[in-house]
Amino acid sequence: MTDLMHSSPKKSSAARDRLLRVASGLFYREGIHTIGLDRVLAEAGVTRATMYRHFAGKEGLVLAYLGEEDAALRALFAEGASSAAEAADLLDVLIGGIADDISQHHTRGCPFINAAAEYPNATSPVRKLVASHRDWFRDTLEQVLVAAGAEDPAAGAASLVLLRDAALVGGYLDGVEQTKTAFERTARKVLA
Amino acid sequence: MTDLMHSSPKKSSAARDRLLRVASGLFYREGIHTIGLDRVLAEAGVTRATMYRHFAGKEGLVLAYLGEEDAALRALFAEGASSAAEAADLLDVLIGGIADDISQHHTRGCPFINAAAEYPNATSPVRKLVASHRDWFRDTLEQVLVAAGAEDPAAGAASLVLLRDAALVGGYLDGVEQTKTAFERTARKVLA
DNA sequence: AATATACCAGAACGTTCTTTCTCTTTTTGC
DNA sequence: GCAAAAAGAGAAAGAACGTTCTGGTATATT
Repeated sequence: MTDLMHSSPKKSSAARDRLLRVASGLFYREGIHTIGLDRVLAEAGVTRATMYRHFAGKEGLVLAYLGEEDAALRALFAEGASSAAEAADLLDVLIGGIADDISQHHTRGCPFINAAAEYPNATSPVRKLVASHRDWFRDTLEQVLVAAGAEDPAAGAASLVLLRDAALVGGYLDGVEQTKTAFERTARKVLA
Repeated sequence: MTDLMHSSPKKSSAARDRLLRVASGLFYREGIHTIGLDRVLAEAGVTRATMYRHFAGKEGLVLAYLGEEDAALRALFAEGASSAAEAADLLDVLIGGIADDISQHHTRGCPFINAAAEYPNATSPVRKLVASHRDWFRDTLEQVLVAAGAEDPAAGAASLVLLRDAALVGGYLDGVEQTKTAFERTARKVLA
Protein backbone atom coordinates (compact mmCIF):
# COMPACT_ATOMS: atom_id res chain seq x y z
CA MET A 1 0.00 0.00 0.00
CA THR A 2 1.22 3.48 -0.82
CA ASP A 3 1.59 6.14 1.79
CA LEU A 4 -1.57 8.18 1.81
CA MET A 5 -0.19 11.07 3.82
CA HIS A 6 2.42 12.06 1.30
CA SER A 7 1.26 15.67 1.41
CA SER A 8 1.52 16.32 5.14
CA PRO A 9 5.07 16.28 6.48
CA LYS A 10 5.20 15.53 10.14
CA LYS A 11 6.77 18.35 12.04
CA SER A 12 10.41 19.24 12.12
CA SER A 13 12.00 20.78 9.06
CA ALA A 14 14.68 23.42 8.73
CA ALA A 15 12.83 25.18 5.95
CA ARG A 16 9.55 25.13 7.83
CA ASP A 17 11.14 26.55 10.96
CA ARG A 18 12.92 29.29 9.04
CA LEU A 19 9.73 30.15 7.21
CA LEU A 20 7.58 30.41 10.31
CA ARG A 21 10.18 32.39 12.20
CA VAL A 22 10.57 34.95 9.41
CA ALA A 23 6.82 35.12 8.77
CA SER A 24 6.08 35.67 12.45
CA GLY A 25 8.57 38.52 12.64
CA LEU A 26 7.23 40.20 9.54
CA PHE A 27 3.57 39.76 10.42
CA TYR A 28 4.13 41.19 13.86
CA ARG A 29 6.43 44.04 12.92
CA GLU A 30 4.69 45.18 9.75
CA GLY A 31 1.16 43.87 9.86
CA ILE A 32 -0.43 40.89 8.16
CA HIS A 33 -2.16 42.32 5.13
CA THR A 34 0.77 44.64 4.53
CA ILE A 35 3.16 41.74 4.03
CA GLY A 36 3.00 39.77 0.81
CA LEU A 37 4.09 36.18 0.47
CA ASP A 38 6.86 37.25 -1.88
CA ARG A 39 8.52 39.17 0.90
CA VAL A 40 8.22 36.29 3.37
CA LEU A 41 9.55 33.71 0.95
CA ALA A 42 12.43 35.91 -0.17
CA GLU A 43 13.60 36.71 3.36
CA ALA A 44 13.21 33.13 4.51
CA GLY A 45 14.92 31.69 1.46
CA VAL A 46 12.07 29.26 0.91
CA THR A 47 10.16 28.60 -2.26
CA ARG A 48 6.44 28.74 -2.80
CA ALA A 49 6.12 25.02 -3.31
CA THR A 50 7.74 24.31 0.04
CA MET A 51 5.51 26.75 1.78
CA TYR A 52 2.32 25.28 0.37
CA ARG A 53 3.53 21.86 1.41
CA HIS A 54 3.79 22.91 5.03
CA PHE A 55 1.01 25.44 5.45
CA ALA A 56 -2.52 25.88 4.19
CA GLY A 57 -1.87 29.09 2.31
CA LYS A 58 -1.14 32.45 3.85
CA GLU A 59 -3.87 32.06 6.42
CA GLY A 60 -2.23 28.85 7.56
CA LEU A 61 0.96 30.79 8.16
CA VAL A 62 -0.93 33.44 10.09
CA LEU A 63 -2.60 30.83 12.28
CA ALA A 64 0.74 29.16 12.95
CA TYR A 65 2.23 32.53 13.88
CA LEU A 66 -0.52 33.31 16.38
CA GLY A 67 -0.45 29.75 17.63
CA GLU A 68 3.23 30.05 18.46
CA GLU A 69 2.64 33.33 20.21
CA ASP A 70 -0.09 31.72 22.25
CA ALA A 71 2.10 28.74 23.12
CA ALA A 72 4.96 30.98 24.18
CA LEU A 73 2.82 32.88 26.66
CA ARG A 74 1.37 29.68 28.07
CA ALA A 75 4.87 28.29 28.52
CA LEU A 76 5.92 31.49 30.27
CA PHE A 77 3.04 31.16 32.69
CA ALA A 78 3.72 27.51 33.38
CA GLU A 79 7.32 28.36 34.14
CA GLY A 80 6.44 31.34 36.32
CA ALA A 81 3.91 29.33 38.29
CA SER A 82 6.50 26.71 39.21
CA SER A 83 9.29 29.16 40.04
CA ALA A 84 7.42 31.60 42.27
CA ALA A 85 7.26 30.13 45.72
CA GLU A 86 4.63 32.39 47.16
CA ALA A 87 1.37 33.09 45.38
CA ALA A 88 1.47 36.70 46.48
CA ASP A 89 4.87 37.10 44.87
CA LEU A 90 3.48 35.80 41.64
CA LEU A 91 1.42 38.93 41.20
CA ASP A 92 4.50 41.09 41.48
CA VAL A 93 6.33 38.84 39.08
CA LEU A 94 3.37 39.09 36.73
CA ILE A 95 3.23 42.87 36.72
CA GLY A 96 6.96 43.17 36.33
CA GLY A 97 6.93 40.55 33.60
CA ILE A 98 4.36 42.46 31.57
CA ALA A 99 6.34 45.66 31.97
CA ASP A 100 9.47 43.91 30.73
CA ASP A 101 7.59 42.30 27.88
CA ILE A 102 6.37 45.56 26.37
CA SER A 103 9.85 47.04 26.50
CA GLN A 104 11.78 44.06 25.14
CA HIS A 105 9.66 41.71 23.07
CA HIS A 106 6.31 43.21 22.20
CA THR A 107 7.23 46.70 21.10
CA ARG A 108 4.62 46.78 18.33
CA GLY A 109 1.60 46.11 20.49
CA CYS A 110 -0.29 42.90 21.08
CA PRO A 111 -0.13 40.36 18.24
CA PHE A 112 -3.69 39.27 18.90
CA ILE A 113 -5.18 42.75 19.14
CA ASN A 114 -3.37 43.78 15.99
CA ALA A 115 -4.51 40.67 14.16
CA ALA A 116 -8.09 41.25 15.28
CA ALA A 117 -7.93 44.75 13.83
CA GLU A 118 -7.21 43.18 10.45
CA TYR A 119 -9.79 40.40 10.70
CA PRO A 120 -13.25 41.89 11.22
CA ASN A 121 -15.13 38.61 10.84
CA ALA A 122 -15.59 37.22 14.35
CA THR A 123 -16.24 33.71 13.06
CA SER A 124 -13.02 33.48 11.07
CA PRO A 125 -10.32 31.05 12.25
CA VAL A 126 -8.00 33.89 13.19
CA ARG A 127 -10.58 35.58 15.38
CA LYS A 128 -11.51 32.27 16.97
CA LEU A 129 -7.89 31.74 17.90
CA VAL A 130 -7.70 35.26 19.32
CA ALA A 131 -10.85 34.67 21.34
CA SER A 132 -9.64 31.38 22.79
CA HIS A 133 -6.29 32.92 23.69
CA ARG A 134 -7.96 35.74 25.57
CA ASP A 135 -10.31 33.38 27.34
CA TRP A 136 -7.39 31.26 28.51
CA PHE A 137 -5.50 34.35 29.64
CA ARG A 138 -8.34 35.66 31.75
CA ASP A 139 -9.03 32.27 33.29
CA THR A 140 -5.38 31.81 34.13
CA LEU A 141 -5.20 35.24 35.72
CA GLU A 142 -8.25 34.45 37.77
CA GLN A 143 -6.63 31.29 39.08
CA VAL A 144 -3.56 33.26 40.07
CA LEU A 145 -5.71 35.75 41.95
CA VAL A 146 -7.58 32.97 43.69
CA ALA A 147 -4.29 31.49 44.82
CA ALA A 148 -3.17 34.92 45.99
CA GLY A 149 -6.31 35.22 48.08
CA ALA A 150 -7.87 38.20 46.32
CA GLU A 151 -11.34 39.20 47.47
CA ASP A 152 -12.85 39.32 43.96
CA PRO A 153 -10.68 37.22 41.63
CA ALA A 154 -12.98 37.53 38.62
CA ALA A 155 -13.08 41.30 38.84
CA GLY A 156 -9.35 41.53 39.43
CA ALA A 157 -8.64 39.31 36.46
CA ALA A 158 -10.84 41.46 34.23
CA SER A 159 -9.00 44.55 35.38
CA LEU A 160 -5.63 42.97 34.75
CA VAL A 161 -6.59 41.94 31.24
CA LEU A 162 -7.71 45.50 30.65
CA LEU A 163 -4.43 46.87 31.93
CA ARG A 164 -2.24 44.48 30.01
CA ASP A 165 -4.02 45.33 26.76
CA ALA A 166 -3.53 48.98 27.53
CA ALA A 167 0.13 48.52 28.39
CA LEU A 168 0.83 46.79 25.10
CA VAL A 169 -1.02 49.41 23.07
CA GLY A 170 0.47 52.28 25.01
CA GLY A 171 3.98 50.89 24.77
CA TYR A 172 3.60 50.83 21.02
CA LEU A 173 1.94 54.21 20.48
CA ASP A 174 3.07 56.36 23.39
CA GLY A 175 6.54 55.08 24.12
CA VAL A 176 7.69 52.40 26.51
CA GLU A 177 8.97 54.44 29.44
CA GLN A 178 5.91 56.60 29.79
CA THR A 179 3.62 53.61 29.56
CA LYS A 180 5.60 51.28 31.76
CA THR A 181 5.48 53.51 34.82
CA ALA A 182 1.80 54.33 34.28
CA PHE A 183 0.97 50.65 33.94
CA GLU A 184 2.86 49.51 37.02
CA ARG A 185 1.45 52.31 39.15
CA THR A 186 -2.10 51.69 38.01
CA ALA A 187 -1.88 47.92 38.31
CA ARG A 188 -0.58 48.01 41.87
CA LYS A 189 -3.25 50.50 42.83
CA VAL A 190 -6.00 48.35 41.43
CA LEU A 191 -4.75 45.15 43.05
CA ALA A 192 -4.12 46.74 46.43
CA MET B 1 -7.11 85.41 -15.22
CA THR B 2 -8.17 81.80 -15.07
CA ASP B 3 -8.89 80.09 -11.82
CA LEU B 4 -5.71 78.37 -10.73
CA MET B 5 -7.31 76.14 -8.17
CA HIS B 6 -9.52 74.30 -10.62
CA SER B 7 -8.30 70.97 -9.26
CA SER B 8 -9.09 71.48 -5.60
CA PRO B 9 -12.79 71.89 -4.90
CA LYS B 10 -13.41 73.79 -1.74
CA LYS B 11 -15.40 71.74 0.69
CA SER B 12 -19.04 70.90 0.46
CA SER B 13 -20.21 68.42 -2.10
CA ALA B 14 -22.93 65.79 -1.90
CA ALA B 15 -20.71 63.18 -3.56
CA ARG B 16 -17.76 63.99 -1.33
CA ASP B 17 -19.83 63.74 1.82
CA ARG B 18 -21.40 60.46 0.76
CA LEU B 19 -18.00 59.07 -0.15
CA LEU B 20 -16.34 59.99 3.13
CA ARG B 21 -19.24 58.73 5.20
CA VAL B 22 -19.31 55.35 3.45
CA ALA B 23 -15.52 55.04 3.47
CA SER B 24 -15.32 55.84 7.17
CA GLY B 25 -17.89 53.19 7.99
CA LEU B 26 -16.17 50.54 5.91
CA PHE B 27 -12.66 51.37 7.10
CA TYR B 28 -13.75 51.22 10.70
CA ARG B 29 -15.97 48.17 10.50
CA GLU B 30 -13.82 46.02 8.22
CA GLY B 31 -10.31 47.37 8.37
CA ILE B 32 -8.42 49.61 5.99
CA HIS B 33 -6.31 47.26 3.91
CA THR B 34 -9.19 44.79 3.77
CA ILE B 35 -11.41 47.27 1.94
CA GLY B 36 -10.75 48.00 -1.69
CA LEU B 37 -11.69 51.21 -3.43
CA ASP B 38 -14.12 49.31 -5.63
CA ARG B 39 -16.20 48.45 -2.62
CA VAL B 40 -16.16 52.01 -1.30
CA LEU B 41 -17.07 53.54 -4.64
CA ALA B 42 -19.82 51.02 -5.33
CA GLU B 43 -21.50 51.48 -1.95
CA ALA B 44 -21.16 55.25 -2.08
CA GLY B 45 -22.38 55.47 -5.66
CA VAL B 46 -19.41 57.61 -6.62
CA THR B 47 -17.05 57.14 -9.53
CA ARG B 48 -13.30 56.88 -9.44
CA ALA B 49 -12.77 60.19 -11.18
CA THR B 50 -14.84 62.01 -8.59
CA MET B 51 -12.96 60.40 -5.76
CA TYR B 52 -9.56 61.35 -7.12
CA ARG B 53 -10.77 64.89 -7.56
CA HIS B 54 -11.61 65.21 -3.87
CA PHE B 55 -8.99 63.07 -2.17
CA ALA B 56 -5.33 62.30 -2.65
CA GLY B 57 -5.81 58.62 -3.35
CA LYS B 58 -6.85 56.00 -0.87
CA GLU B 59 -4.53 57.35 1.79
CA GLY B 60 -6.21 60.73 1.46
CA LEU B 61 -9.49 59.04 2.22
CA VAL B 62 -7.98 57.29 5.22
CA LEU B 63 -6.58 60.53 6.57
CA ALA B 64 -9.92 62.25 6.11
CA TYR B 65 -11.62 59.39 7.95
CA LEU B 66 -9.28 59.63 10.92
CA GLY B 67 -9.44 63.40 10.82
CA GLU B 68 -13.21 63.31 11.17
CA GLU B 69 -12.94 60.86 14.04
CA ASP B 70 -10.49 63.18 15.74
CA ALA B 71 -12.69 66.22 15.17
CA ALA B 72 -15.74 64.40 16.53
CA LEU B 73 -14.01 63.58 19.81
CA ARG B 74 -12.69 67.11 20.20
CA ALA B 75 -16.19 68.46 19.63
CA LEU B 76 -17.56 66.06 22.22
CA PHE B 77 -15.05 67.30 24.75
CA ALA B 78 -15.73 70.95 24.00
CA GLU B 79 -19.42 70.32 24.49
CA GLY B 80 -18.93 68.34 27.70
CA ALA B 81 -16.67 70.98 29.16
CA SER B 82 -19.28 73.68 28.73
CA SER B 83 -22.23 71.62 29.95
CA ALA B 84 -20.78 70.17 33.15
CA ALA B 85 -21.07 72.76 35.87
CA GLU B 86 -18.70 71.24 38.36
CA ALA B 87 -15.24 70.03 37.43
CA ALA B 88 -15.60 67.04 39.72
CA ASP B 89 -18.76 66.01 37.89
CA LEU B 90 -16.87 66.14 34.64
CA LEU B 91 -14.86 63.10 35.60
CA ASP B 92 -18.00 61.09 36.19
CA VAL B 93 -19.41 62.30 32.91
CA LEU B 94 -16.16 61.33 31.25
CA ILE B 95 -16.11 57.78 32.57
CA GLY B 96 -19.76 57.27 31.79
CA GLY B 97 -19.27 58.75 28.34
CA ILE B 98 -16.48 56.33 27.50
CA ALA B 99 -18.59 53.42 28.72
CA ASP B 100 -21.46 54.53 26.51
CA ASP B 101 -19.17 55.09 23.57
CA ILE B 102 -17.83 51.53 23.51
CA SER B 103 -21.33 50.11 23.64
CA GLN B 104 -22.95 52.35 21.08
CA HIS B 105 -20.51 53.87 18.62
CA HIS B 106 -17.13 52.23 18.82
CA THR B 107 -17.98 48.56 18.91
CA ARG B 108 -15.03 47.56 16.75
CA GLY B 109 -12.32 49.04 18.93
CA CYS B 110 -10.43 52.31 18.62
CA PRO B 111 -10.13 53.67 15.07
CA PHE B 112 -6.66 55.00 15.82
CA ILE B 113 -5.32 51.86 17.47
CA ASN B 114 -6.70 49.75 14.65
CA ALA B 115 -5.22 52.04 12.04
CA ALA B 116 -1.85 51.99 13.79
CA ALA B 117 -1.91 48.20 13.66
CA GLU B 118 -2.09 48.46 9.88
CA TYR B 119 0.50 51.21 9.51
CA PRO B 120 3.82 50.09 10.99
CA ASN B 121 5.81 53.07 9.77
CA ALA B 122 5.82 55.63 12.58
CA THR B 123 6.74 58.47 10.25
CA SER B 124 3.83 57.90 7.87
CA PRO B 125 1.07 60.53 7.72
CA VAL B 126 -1.45 58.15 9.23
CA ARG B 127 0.75 57.39 12.23
CA LYS B 128 1.53 61.07 12.70
CA LEU B 129 -2.18 61.80 12.83
CA VAL B 130 -2.64 59.02 15.36
CA ALA B 131 0.20 60.37 17.48
CA SER B 132 -1.12 63.92 17.50
CA HIS B 133 -4.59 62.72 18.38
CA ARG B 134 -3.29 60.76 21.34
CA ASP B 135 -1.15 63.68 22.50
CA TRP B 136 -4.14 65.97 22.40
CA PHE B 137 -6.25 63.45 24.27
CA ARG B 138 -3.78 63.04 27.10
CA ASP B 139 -3.22 66.78 27.42
CA THR B 140 -6.94 67.42 27.52
CA LEU B 141 -7.43 64.76 30.16
CA GLU B 142 -4.70 66.30 32.23
CA GLN B 143 -6.39 69.69 32.10
CA VAL B 144 -9.62 68.12 33.26
CA LEU B 145 -7.83 66.51 36.19
CA VAL B 146 -6.14 69.78 37.08
CA ALA B 147 -9.52 71.47 37.15
CA ALA B 148 -10.90 68.66 39.27
CA GLY B 149 -8.09 69.18 41.76
CA ALA B 150 -6.39 65.82 41.39
CA GLU B 151 -3.12 65.37 43.31
CA ASP B 152 -1.15 64.05 40.31
CA PRO B 153 -2.90 65.14 37.11
CA ALA B 154 -0.20 63.85 34.76
CA ALA B 155 -0.25 60.39 36.29
CA GLY B 156 -4.01 60.30 36.40
CA ALA B 157 -4.25 61.30 32.77
CA ALA B 158 -1.81 58.58 31.76
CA SER B 159 -3.87 56.03 33.66
CA LEU B 160 -7.08 57.21 32.06
CA VAL B 161 -5.61 56.96 28.58
CA LEU B 162 -4.51 53.45 29.42
CA LEU B 163 -7.95 52.53 30.64
CA ARG B 164 -9.78 54.03 27.71
CA ASP B 165 -7.59 52.13 25.26
CA ALA B 166 -8.29 48.97 27.17
CA ALA B 167 -12.01 49.62 27.30
CA LEU B 168 -12.21 50.06 23.55
CA VAL B 169 -10.15 46.95 22.84
CA GLY B 170 -11.99 44.90 25.44
CA GLY B 171 -15.38 46.02 24.22
CA TYR B 172 -14.48 44.76 20.78
CA LEU B 173 -12.85 41.45 21.70
CA ASP B 174 -14.45 40.43 25.00
CA GLY B 175 -17.94 41.83 24.75
CA VAL B 176 -19.33 45.15 25.85
CA GLU B 177 -21.07 44.24 29.11
CA GLN B 178 -18.14 42.43 30.62
CA THR B 179 -15.76 45.20 29.67
CA LYS B 180 -17.97 48.11 30.60
CA THR B 181 -18.34 47.10 34.23
CA ALA B 182 -14.65 46.24 34.55
CA PHE B 183 -13.69 49.59 33.07
CA GLU B 184 -15.97 51.70 35.25
CA ARG B 185 -14.95 49.86 38.40
CA THR B 186 -11.24 50.12 37.62
CA ALA B 187 -11.40 53.76 36.54
CA ARG B 188 -13.21 54.90 39.68
CA LYS B 189 -10.78 52.98 41.82
CA VAL B 190 -7.79 54.56 40.15
CA LEU B 191 -9.15 58.08 40.36
CA ALA B 192 -10.31 57.79 43.95
C1' DA C 1 21.98 1.25 -5.38
C1' DA C 2 17.15 2.50 -5.48
C1' DT C 3 13.16 4.87 -4.15
C1' DA C 4 10.63 8.23 -1.81
C1' DT C 5 10.58 12.69 0.07
C1' DA C 6 11.84 17.48 0.84
C1' DC C 7 13.54 21.36 -1.13
C1' DC C 8 14.85 24.81 -4.68
C1' DA C 9 13.84 27.28 -9.17
C1' DG C 10 10.83 29.60 -11.93
C1' DA C 11 7.01 30.23 -14.84
C1' DA C 12 2.20 31.04 -15.14
C1' DC C 13 -2.69 31.82 -13.86
C1' DG C 14 -6.51 34.54 -12.54
C1' DT C 15 -7.75 38.02 -9.49
C1' DT C 16 -7.65 42.28 -7.26
C1' DC C 17 -5.69 46.56 -6.31
C1' DT C 18 -4.64 51.62 -7.08
C1' DT C 19 -4.26 55.02 -10.35
C1' DT C 20 -5.11 57.52 -14.68
C1' DC C 21 -7.52 58.53 -18.71
C1' DT C 22 -11.36 60.05 -22.07
C1' DC C 23 -16.05 61.18 -22.92
C1' DT C 24 -20.68 62.66 -21.69
C1' DT C 25 -24.11 64.61 -18.63
C1' DT C 26 -25.61 67.24 -14.77
C1' DT C 27 -25.32 70.87 -11.60
C1' DT C 28 -23.95 75.38 -10.17
C1' DG C 29 -22.66 80.42 -10.05
C1' DC C 30 -23.05 84.78 -12.12
C1' DG D 1 -29.36 81.63 -20.07
C1' DC D 2 -24.26 80.71 -20.27
C1' DA D 3 -19.98 79.22 -19.07
C1' DA D 4 -17.41 76.59 -15.69
C1' DA D 5 -16.91 73.16 -12.50
C1' DA D 6 -18.45 68.72 -10.73
C1' DA D 7 -20.05 64.20 -11.21
C1' DG D 8 -21.27 60.01 -13.85
C1' DA D 9 -19.77 56.00 -16.97
C1' DG D 10 -16.39 53.06 -18.41
C1' DA D 11 -12.02 51.54 -20.19
C1' DA D 12 -7.35 50.48 -19.35
C1' DA D 13 -2.93 50.58 -17.59
C1' DG D 14 0.38 48.54 -14.45
C1' DA D 15 1.65 46.40 -10.38
C1' DA D 16 0.95 43.15 -6.61
C1' DC D 17 -1.47 39.55 -4.73
C1' DG D 18 -2.29 34.40 -3.57
C1' DT D 19 -2.28 30.12 -5.75
C1' DT D 20 -1.02 26.24 -8.72
C1' DC D 21 1.99 23.75 -11.64
C1' DT D 22 6.14 21.58 -13.83
C1' DG D 23 10.87 20.29 -13.51
C1' DG D 24 15.37 19.66 -11.40
C1' DT D 25 18.36 18.65 -7.24
C1' DA D 26 19.67 16.94 -2.87
C1' DT D 27 18.93 13.92 1.08
C1' DA D 28 17.66 10.59 3.53
C1' DT D 29 15.80 5.57 4.62
C1' DT D 30 15.42 0.61 3.32
